[in-house]
Amino acid sequence: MAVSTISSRLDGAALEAWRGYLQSHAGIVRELDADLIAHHGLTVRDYEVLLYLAQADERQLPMSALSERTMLTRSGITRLVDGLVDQGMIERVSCERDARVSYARLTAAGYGKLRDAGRTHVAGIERLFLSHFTATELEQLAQLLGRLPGATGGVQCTAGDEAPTAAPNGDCTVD
Amino acid sequence: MAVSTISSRLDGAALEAWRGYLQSHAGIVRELDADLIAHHGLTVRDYEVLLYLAQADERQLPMSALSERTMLTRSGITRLVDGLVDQGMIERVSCERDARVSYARLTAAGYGKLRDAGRTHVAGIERLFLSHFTATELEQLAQLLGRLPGATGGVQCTAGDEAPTAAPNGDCTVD
DNA sequence: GATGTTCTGTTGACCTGTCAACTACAATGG
DNA sequence: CCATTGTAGTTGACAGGTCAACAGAACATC
Repeated sequence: MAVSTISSRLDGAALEAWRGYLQSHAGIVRELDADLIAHHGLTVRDYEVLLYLAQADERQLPMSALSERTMLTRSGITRLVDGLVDQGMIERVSCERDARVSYARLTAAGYGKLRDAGRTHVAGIERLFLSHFTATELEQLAQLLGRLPGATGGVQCTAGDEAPTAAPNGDCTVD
Repeated sequence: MAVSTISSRLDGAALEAWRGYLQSHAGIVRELDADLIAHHGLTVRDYEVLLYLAQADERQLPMSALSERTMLTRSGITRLVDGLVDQGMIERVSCERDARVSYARLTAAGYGKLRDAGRTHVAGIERLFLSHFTATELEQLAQLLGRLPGATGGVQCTAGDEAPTAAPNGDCTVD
């Protein structure tokens, strides 16, 4: 059993690398999520959305911008934002110049929540990821992983991305 | 904006590493999934389950074993297996020695499908992941990622794992 | 302008997975 | 031998997301 026949290189170190990549990701993300939910009642997705808003001008973004950044569909974002509006972290604001768009704007409460949650989140990243490496190793990792599709200005951008500055997942706290 | 204040090390290379890790994973998994669905009508999860069965003795495993390996809940596995049974790739077999357990067993059709899909899948991994690195770099990656929680005999094993040999995600083809 | 096309956001129907409750069986201990 | 406790699997209700279809607004072009 296993891995030969077809795959030229999917053996030994290659297999280990791929396995490590998949498994570690599953474990880490799962735990980060559990942490955030337990301590702040937020999903990692919620957190991500709040963070994008916090980083945006006037702390607001059109729904479609959120949809691009999070890689959710527009309907997905509609529903996610619905939830955050119900919790009082976001409010909807209609756009004056284009009646089609409606902004999601971070409320003061949402901003506070985000800051609190940020501590937990960053501590989790530190504990589950960063703490396992030296500074040099982190540089190596950054260099290697940066080559992969999706990283650093990736492949999947379907529509006009207007935010080259964005931190589609990695940037982790506000202020 | 960004990252300071709280996080000691979440800057520069650390941030890049973390970002690259998250984003590349999202992109690669998404594309692998799309490939597999388009060419074979299988989810990556489906594929994973079929593969575990193919690697097991008699090509069968108790539901709970599948649940542990896939990191799905037992009910999740019940439903996933339901689907594969409907498609004729798996059959349910009750255990003689313990009437509580029911095995999921790979059918001949399922095994064939798995082999076909394996080609697509491995080609995808090669294209999206392996091809970006040299052999040496893959060794480095394996070494680094192997330290993370979840990789190589991880943290999350709730109950008695009986399969130290298992390839909880990485092993990618049969035979 | 009237018209056709494109874009934004929402909704309905559905899929996938979780959680909690339940059934059925096994194991343990008095 | 029976009572308790634990384990395997399924089910109902729901959360979270997708897809397809839509309405309303903006743009393009004649």
